[in-house]
Amino acid sequence: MELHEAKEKFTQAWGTFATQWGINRSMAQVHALLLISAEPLSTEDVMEQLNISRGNANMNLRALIDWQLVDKVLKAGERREFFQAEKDVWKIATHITRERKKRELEPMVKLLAELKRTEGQNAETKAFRQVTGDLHDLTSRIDAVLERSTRRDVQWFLKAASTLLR
Amino acid sequence: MELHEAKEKFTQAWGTFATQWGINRSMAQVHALLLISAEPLSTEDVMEQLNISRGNANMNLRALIDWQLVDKVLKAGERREFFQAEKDVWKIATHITRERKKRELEPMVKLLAELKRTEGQNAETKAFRQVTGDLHDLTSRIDAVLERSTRRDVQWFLKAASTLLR
DNA sequence: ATTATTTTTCAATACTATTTGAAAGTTCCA
DNA sequence: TGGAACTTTCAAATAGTATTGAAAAATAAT
Repeated sequence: MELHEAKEKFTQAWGTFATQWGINRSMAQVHALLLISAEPLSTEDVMEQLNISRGNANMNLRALIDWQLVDKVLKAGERREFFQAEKDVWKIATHITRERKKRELEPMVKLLAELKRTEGQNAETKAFRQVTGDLHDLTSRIDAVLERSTRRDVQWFLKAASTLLR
Repeated sequence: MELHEAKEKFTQAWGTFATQWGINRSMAQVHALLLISAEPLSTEDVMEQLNISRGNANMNLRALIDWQLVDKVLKAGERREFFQAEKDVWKIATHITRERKKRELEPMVKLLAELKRTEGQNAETKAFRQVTGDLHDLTSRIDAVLERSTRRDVQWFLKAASTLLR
């Protein structure tokens, strides 16, 4: 496959997968584009290569910076800002995980902690407490693991698991 | 908190979180409702309790059955179908994980395997191969772990990890 | 076979999220 | 200080998704 075609496929696919993950298509495409660009790109470059508007490009570049997936870089003698993606897949995974943990998992754990204390003695209430309690156990364990695990731990685990569980 | 209020909060919250995960609000709400119902519910029950249309209720009940999160149950002497959610949180997590792995992770791994073989010797192509290759390593490892890990493994891991990594 | 009940389908509609683009804002240089 | 270069904002337009509800299909009872 030729590079141009491969790049096209990659940004398209990344965009499509992202929508299934609750991340918007453009943000993912901008990310994909920066990921596979050897050099930092300007807003104009991004607009052109993905055929998106200035507003869209700007907004999603900011969002990616916010997620720590992209850095702003300044080129000597250039007034414009350039953007460069973090290329280390482990860091990418970590930043995405942290961000989602914060936005989605933590509020869920908090709510479940509250709901599992619903008072009452009838069968219905007991069933409710059971389910919310179980969910709380699971989600808070996942939360704890994500909170404490380091790059080394995860790498070790994935390596160990993928050989041992064979 | 009173049960009715707690149930309401739970279905609402489950619906909201779901949208962030690319699952539609109604499907998640139907799931939440069945999760916390002591008895199986009919389509009518679901429609009433969530204020949704027949078509919507029907479609999402089918989808949940497809995901193996809900079972159809027949009551003696009743013509209507009733629906009951799987209550075991581990099974729920497993079924959701399997389904998403199949729909999202596997196609991604497949695409990356192809892209990382893009030919060419210039810096740009090399950078492209590097990123897609790294992503392929990571995603296929995750895929392998999900494929092979059993309930026991995961429970063990979460327990061990949440104590050890403290 | 006819009728009553329940389930499924799907075109129309409503709703949500994303994107645009032009105007306003900022920064830097002459 | 004026103005060119660049960035940000945001109301309006568009695109994308979910929901409705009534009609059709399926199923079961008489």
